[in-house]
Amino acid sequence: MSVDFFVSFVQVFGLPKSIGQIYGLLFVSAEPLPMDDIVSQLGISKGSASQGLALLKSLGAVTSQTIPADRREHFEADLNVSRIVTHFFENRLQPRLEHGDRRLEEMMELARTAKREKKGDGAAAVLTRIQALQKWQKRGRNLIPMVVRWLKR
Amino acid sequence: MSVDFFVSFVQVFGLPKSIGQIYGLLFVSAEPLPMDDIVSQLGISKGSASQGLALLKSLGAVTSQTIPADRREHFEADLNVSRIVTHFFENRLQPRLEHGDRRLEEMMELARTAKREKKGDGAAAVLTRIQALQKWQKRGRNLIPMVVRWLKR
DNA sequence: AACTTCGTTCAAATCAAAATGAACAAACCG
DNA sequence: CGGTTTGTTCATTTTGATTTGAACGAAGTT
Repeated sequence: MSVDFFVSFVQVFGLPKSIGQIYGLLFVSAEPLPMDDIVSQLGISKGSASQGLALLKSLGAVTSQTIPADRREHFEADLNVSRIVTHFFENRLQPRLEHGDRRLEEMMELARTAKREKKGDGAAAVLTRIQALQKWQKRGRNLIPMVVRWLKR
Repeated sequence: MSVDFFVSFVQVFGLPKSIGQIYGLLFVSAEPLPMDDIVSQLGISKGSASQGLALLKSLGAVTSQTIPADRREHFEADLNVSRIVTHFFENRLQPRLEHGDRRLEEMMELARTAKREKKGDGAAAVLTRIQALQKWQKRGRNLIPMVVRWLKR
């Protein structure tokens, strides 16, 4: 099917398959579609469609339009693919890296105590390793805004 | 626990929890550990440990050492964290992007036929969208080697 | 050769994420 | 109002990924 491309794309970013299917269908469709078309064309449930569209709207990846003489919401793909990617970086990666900071600090503390108590050379080596990790952590955090900026133009 | 940091880290890259636990334990341990220590300290099964270590070795993220008068393999974390990240980019992202090329081409073909048949302006618009996608695809493929290079120093 | 220790493999169990669909709420229409 | 259409919610089911542990093989020891 022609939405396969989108399915595999969103999955790289940890989003469920149905999101890819819906976005793909809308991307490829010449005019905006109501929810029941999405349900019937993709063969997914009303629930999935509703939830999927809600997420895609929240990402700004689809928008809804009003069509004259039709009460139903009609959905359209926003061509701005970068929103999905940006969402991944900012909502999935960024928070984890930040949470990681605190935990690294805790590890550091543990290692320092261990070193003081055991005075082993091994413990000192561990301390050095953790410091190296912290550098990496910082490096990663710097990379993200760079990538996001690059994707945005 | 102090390996939490690593668990959450590897999960960003779609690797199982046990991988993070094992790598974390080795990272934090002052000297190389045999498999049964890993099993008992983390409370995971022999199977998990064996499989996890095999994967980590294949990534080059851990190495094994021989310790005199001990038959068992002893494992040590390779500090080179970038291997895990590089592995993610090269084995998980890259192939998908490449496979995507072919599927995009198929979509393009479908869209061209649709345009010829229906001659609708909608169909032409779809064609344009897909072309835009192809640009993005190329852009993404260029980004990866950049990131990898940046991470490697 | 029989026995132990170390490690791998793989079918089955477990667990978590996603999809389903029935029940519900809101908007519209006669 | 009663009836219909549209869309959301959420408890249950399904599905896929991870983990387990029993069985096995390889190597070492007596």
